[in-house]
Amino acid sequence: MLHMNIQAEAGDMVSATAPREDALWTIRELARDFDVTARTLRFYEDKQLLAPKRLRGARVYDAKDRARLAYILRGKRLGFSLSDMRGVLDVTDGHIQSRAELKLRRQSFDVMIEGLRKRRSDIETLSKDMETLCVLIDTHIEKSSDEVSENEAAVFKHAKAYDAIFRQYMDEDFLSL
Amino acid sequence: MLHMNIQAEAGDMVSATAPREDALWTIRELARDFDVTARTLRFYEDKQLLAPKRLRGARVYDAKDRARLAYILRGKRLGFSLSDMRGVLDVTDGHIQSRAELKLRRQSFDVMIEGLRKRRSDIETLSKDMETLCVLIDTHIEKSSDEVSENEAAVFKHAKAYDAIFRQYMDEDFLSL
DNA sequence: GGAACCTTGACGGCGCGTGATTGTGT
DNA sequence: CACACAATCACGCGCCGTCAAGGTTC
Repeated sequence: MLHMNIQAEAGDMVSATAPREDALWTIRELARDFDVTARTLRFYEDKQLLAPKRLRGARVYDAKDRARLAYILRGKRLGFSLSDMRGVLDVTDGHIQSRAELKLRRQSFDVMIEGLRKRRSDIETLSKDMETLCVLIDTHIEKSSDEVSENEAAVFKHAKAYDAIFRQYMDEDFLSL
Repeated sequence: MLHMNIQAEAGDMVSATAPREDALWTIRELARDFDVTARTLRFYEDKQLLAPKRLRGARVYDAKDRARLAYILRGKRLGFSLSDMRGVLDVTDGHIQSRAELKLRRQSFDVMIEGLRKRRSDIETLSKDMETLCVLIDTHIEKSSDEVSENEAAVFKHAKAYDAIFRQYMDEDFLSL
């Protein structure tokens, strides 16, 4: 990453052209590849997130558009809004004129990075929970096939086990949130 | 975690009671602590995500409610919907009756876990990008204080650098998405 | 000349709340 | 009286889905 960056700074981007760098896609092809609808791509264009070339009116997406879309969807999957992502693209596109504005954006990026850090710990916590929960469910399913269905005692015991999951949050909640 | 689980299964949850286990909060206190509005808590209750006790009509939240809220907000920060989280709480609350339904939920949890795995890699990618971008901005800000503002060449060079960020997605996009 | 694409435009809807109002209890 | 809560209806924003009406190309 930094390596490519240095290349770019040196003006040396002529490196062996990546394969399919000049490939093109229609709106539906791109939509299919990224598992969104064509409507979504038009919507993103309306919101100034994409700006594909046109061929007799029809949208034509190139590799760079494709990369932008990947970037946008990545952010969206992490719960960032479209305007959040636009905030970044505005900068990378060089749409930011004043140094004051650029500094402001830079500030907001720090907020985003901080948000990413928090999400990272959220993911660890939630992953562990979900996996534990799945284990509980699996043992419950196995067990109850050997037991009378509607075994009150068994249900009660498992309810206690679920309680343990939440009990953990109480400590954590006071510490980290 | 599994340790506590085993305790629960053994019916041995009498362990040294955690501090403040019996603490209580009003709607506003809880809202303040979690940086949401009271309206939001009422909204969550409407959506069956919370069910605080009542004291002469007024909502009273206990440690368990608090833990639930922490759990819900954690999911929300990661882009899960409220109904996603309800899907989990339905199970941990023991609201799921039939084994068939439980198996279905179990399936959807695998999907959530897979989603978490993807988010994890999304975070790594996006974090690196944002940090690289911040470095680029910082050097740009430093530089341009020594240059004529509106230096076309400098802007152009930085645009190339940003290009490099996106160029990376092209490989990745074909492989991993 | 269908069929299968593409276009723009407008209306609708779901998720997730926000606000304004009115009422009740202390 | 002021205050904090309650309940309810309505409204708004983000993010699209879904027609409708029409233009190009195979």
